[in-house]
Amino acid sequence: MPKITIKEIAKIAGVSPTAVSFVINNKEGVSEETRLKVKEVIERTNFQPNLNSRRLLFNKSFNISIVIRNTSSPFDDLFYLEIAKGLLKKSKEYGYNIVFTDVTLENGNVLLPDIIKNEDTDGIVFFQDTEDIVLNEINKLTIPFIIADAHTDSVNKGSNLPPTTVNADYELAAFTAVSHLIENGHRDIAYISSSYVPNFYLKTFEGYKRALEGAQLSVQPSWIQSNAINEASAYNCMATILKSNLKPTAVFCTTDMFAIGAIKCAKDSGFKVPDDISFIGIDDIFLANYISPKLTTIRIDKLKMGTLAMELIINKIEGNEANSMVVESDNLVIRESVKNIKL
Amino acid sequence: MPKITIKEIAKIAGVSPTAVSFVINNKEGVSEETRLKVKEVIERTNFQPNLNSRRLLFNKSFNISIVIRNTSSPFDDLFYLEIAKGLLKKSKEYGYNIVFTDVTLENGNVLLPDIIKNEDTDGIVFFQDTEDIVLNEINKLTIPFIIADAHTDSVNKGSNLPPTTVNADYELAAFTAVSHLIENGHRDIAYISSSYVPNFYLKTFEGYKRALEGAQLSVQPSWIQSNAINEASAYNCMATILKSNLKPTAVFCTTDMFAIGAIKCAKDSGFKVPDDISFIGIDDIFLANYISPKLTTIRIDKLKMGTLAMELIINKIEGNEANSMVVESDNLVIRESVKNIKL
DNA sequence: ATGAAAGCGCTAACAG
DNA sequence: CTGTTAGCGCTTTCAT
Repeated sequence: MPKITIKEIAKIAGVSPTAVSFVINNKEGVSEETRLKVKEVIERTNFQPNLNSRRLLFNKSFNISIVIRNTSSPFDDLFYLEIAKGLLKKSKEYGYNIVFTDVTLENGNVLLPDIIKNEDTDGIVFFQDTEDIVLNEINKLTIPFIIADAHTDSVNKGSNLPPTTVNADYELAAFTAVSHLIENGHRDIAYISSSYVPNFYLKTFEGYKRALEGAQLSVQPSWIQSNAINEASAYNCMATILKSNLKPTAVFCTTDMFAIGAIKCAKDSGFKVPDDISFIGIDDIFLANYISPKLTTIRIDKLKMGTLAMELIINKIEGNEANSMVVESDNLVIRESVKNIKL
Repeated sequence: MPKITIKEIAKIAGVSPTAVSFVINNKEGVSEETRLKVKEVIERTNFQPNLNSRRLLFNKSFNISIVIRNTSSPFDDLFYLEIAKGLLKKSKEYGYNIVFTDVTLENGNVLLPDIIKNEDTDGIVFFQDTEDIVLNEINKLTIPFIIADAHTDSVNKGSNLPPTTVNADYELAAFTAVSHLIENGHRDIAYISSSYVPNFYLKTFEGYKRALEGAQLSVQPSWIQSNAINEASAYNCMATILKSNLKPTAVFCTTDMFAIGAIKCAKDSGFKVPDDISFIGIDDIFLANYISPKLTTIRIDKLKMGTLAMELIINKIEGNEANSMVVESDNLVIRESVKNIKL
């Protein structure tokens, strides 16, 4: 079926292709009469201008890619899934397609996906911390990018321009979480986090420390576990904590998935949650509501991170200012996993 | 930064653009000498042919869209999320972008997204049952499509060609689930399903019936609930069942999410699961492993559905044969939500 | 206000 | 085997 073109519309309306183009793009330079005539034909023939020719002409793909580490695809990670949802929702307003892809590192070499190598994308949204070597590779290509949930401020320290980011304030989130434990009478509070992303570890640890210091609490070294990268490894972290002579009454986990793994371990070891040990997380992924006991956590507005990310990348693409943003990070969601032991 | 073109490569290599084009596309018609020379220049300059010009030339977008009802986006529905994952994984092999979009029905009118209206997609994968009016609208456009998890065989009965689909065999899944309950000594088995998608209801009910008949069991009318569309409504279905004078010892839910809602209701009403009432679902979404008790269910291989869907739509796009497929649907996953009451 | 013509980067038909 | 040329559908000068 031969798709109708602007030329044929012009012929039918008895005008030039230029006129039709002007009408489509609401430009000056055609008489009201012609405009109406052309509009009528477009309406009647159900004409849609061919996007591919505009792509070629403007050297623009109308694609925005989401680039994820292969370790944490939004399709495997509930946190990034929510961010993706926000981006997707917003993308429709701007007429861009969202394309999911990933970057891999193979013995020190950056493997970019075709869509980026071909510059078949107008902008890139990175999820999570992104290594400098990757960003350097991207910088060669002059494709605008932003980072959603970037933990590392050191990113791209070689360059003069720091990258634009949408972030949570994980120091504040950690502080809020631990403070809640303290308010509920806990004085022996363990910490499970990931040092895989150094700055995430640093930030959450700072918040943990600040809350402890404020209440003049001390900790056992074995309570500080930083080898969690997922549910299973968090389980192991918890097992180590439970081997301590002094056992904590509460555990602060820096993500909900860590908390889920740690709770599982505590239960498997015969502890009641929260009666014997309390747990608190960060993120408020939807799973938090389904486990038992329901997880008390700090809510990060992931949908908002997504919509903000979309706005930022659009600004960048269009050459406008795009300032880094931080979403609200002290929103405590009280459920069932923290026991008040003051009572 | 002016992107390098095929013309410039030609100039540098001292040949014609045609020669370069031939080399890029591995075509006959250039001497080995020229080929090597051109390859060297391409390598050295890091040249990537412009996809947009090919898009225009071939009238091909290299996009495949996933179209979902606005009621069940893969980003809200764990079942479709897995299918999307399979599609995405496979899409890289074929060099297509996957674009998520949706179709809405507004007082009887089909609202197609821009990407489809503009025919800016080479193929469409529909998720879940799709109304005839939608398919008719698509048929006008001559974009090839397939349906993943299509429940309705009546789809498009007006047309001479039935659409290509990837499906689960829900009758078999239901039969397998209910048979498992029967094997565990259950004789009073309730049913929670959705009549929102009529054929899904019909199929699962048939499987339920077949298993019951095989064991010569009878049911109370109030045990048959078909108004579930999500977790919350399944909760209500269960509440109705629990109002019966005769209470079932087991409940067969046609999706895991229904089971999750129903279990919640049973617990809230003071029943122990599975001690007082057993539950079984269909799907094996990842949540099934996180709730308590862990859900016994029938596993549908969603990832496989996704990869098959991708293969089918590619076949269709390339004009090859594409035959509907059914994935394995009798894979029982035994966890903790079914009690053996024979013992 | 209008239309002719050039050109975005590539491929394919054709001529040499 | 090689290069010239036309053209995919659109936008944008630039004459008229």
